[in-house]
Amino acid sequence: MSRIDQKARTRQALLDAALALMEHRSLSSIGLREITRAAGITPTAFYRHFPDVDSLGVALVDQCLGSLRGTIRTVRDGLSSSDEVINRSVGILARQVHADPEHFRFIARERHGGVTAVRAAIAEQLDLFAAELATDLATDRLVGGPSYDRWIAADLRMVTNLIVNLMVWTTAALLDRPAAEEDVIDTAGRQLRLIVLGTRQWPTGLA
Amino acid sequence: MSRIDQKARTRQALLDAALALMEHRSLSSIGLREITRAAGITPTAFYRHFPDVDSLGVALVDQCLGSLRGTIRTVRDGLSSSDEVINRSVGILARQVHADPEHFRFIARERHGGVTAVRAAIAEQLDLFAAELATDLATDRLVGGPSYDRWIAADLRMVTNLIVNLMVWTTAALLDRPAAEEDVIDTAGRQLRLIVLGTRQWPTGLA
DNA sequence: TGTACATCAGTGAACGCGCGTTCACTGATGTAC
DNA sequence: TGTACATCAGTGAACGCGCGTTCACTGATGTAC
Repeated sequence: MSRIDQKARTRQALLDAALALMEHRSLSSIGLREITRAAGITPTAFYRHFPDVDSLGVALVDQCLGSLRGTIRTVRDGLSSSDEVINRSVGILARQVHADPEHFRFIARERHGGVTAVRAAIAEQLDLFAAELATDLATDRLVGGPSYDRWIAADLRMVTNLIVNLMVWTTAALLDRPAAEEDVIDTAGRQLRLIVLGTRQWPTGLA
Repeated sequence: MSRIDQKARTRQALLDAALALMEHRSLSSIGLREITRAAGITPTAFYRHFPDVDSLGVALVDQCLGSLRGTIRTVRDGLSSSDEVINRSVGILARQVHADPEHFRFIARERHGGVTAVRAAIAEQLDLFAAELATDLATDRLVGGPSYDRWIAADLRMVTNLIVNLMVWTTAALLDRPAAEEDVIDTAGRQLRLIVLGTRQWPTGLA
């Protein structure tokens, strides 16, 4: 195996190990030696890949949310009618969370966590999510829903921001209370429907 | 000074010290010795007050959210018309966050953080917030707004849950991006208005 | 009120331990000719 | 193709340090008589 491939493999082992260690704890409480131990290399070798644990955290954000962004985009492209989008999207989120709990947990846990660089990286990626969703809504890519093509950009972003935040919070709830999964999905679905209802008479309608 | 008073004082010094240390880091990365050093007592004396740092965290939740609950209730009782409630409530939140950034930061940071007991305690308190807000809406205590007195309980809770969550992440945004404060407040206000608009035609209105 | 004893918040020394980082190194992979 | 040299991911010993926890203690506050 080439040296480049081997290095990439070890790097990935470090990322995977860190992610696994974060099931019950947050990034800032995990040690460099803990990670290398779990990855099966010596502590010293860590420095061949990252200058410190925080930097590994930033790399983790890019990897997690980068891949999730692709997944969700694919899923969204496969949906059609408005009803379907709203009723199924939360269920789809739940399925994705089940398929890849570690990535989702990492994002939910570190979003407002203690490591500044990680928080900034997550904010950036979530912003991209919201921007993409806004574009999709504006270009009517989600066939059958309310028409957003005449909305001003700021209002659209305000709505998609709210939706993205709702999804992140729902993710955290799904992971934290697996026994109440049905309830969480139901509530999130109704909250999403409420928001869509609100957009129907935006921006008028309030005294 | 009585022994009881002195003990209470030291306990409070520990809580304050921990809160201050959490400005840039999360609870699980803060050490017992760090806290006692900041509080001005020996590490050993910590055990006279808490069995470990996690327990101190739980006490911190009760103190922070207990007091905040009182504050917010007072503020809410002082409001009158619907317009005022919606337009001013986010501004009031911002003012409270300014007045007591440490408490708010603690809640936002540890809400989905690494310490299970702390997470559970925060969830419980936020649930109380949502329940109180639901009661207020149902009994029309917020004069002039849409009437919620005929709403079923589950729907009311769904709405107040969404609102509480919006407020928590608005808090996090205010603390994380102080330079964008005006923007954050404006966005949150519009999101809140959107939600209220949605309740106007709930539960009908979707194809 | 005064005295003798009990309580217990806070002390300070000591412990074993795992931490992050340094350093000179090894040996397989990659490259030049 | 074969040989001699360069690269560099990973090693292992060593370091000083702060950690959480234990223990026997001190001395001010509280209580009983």
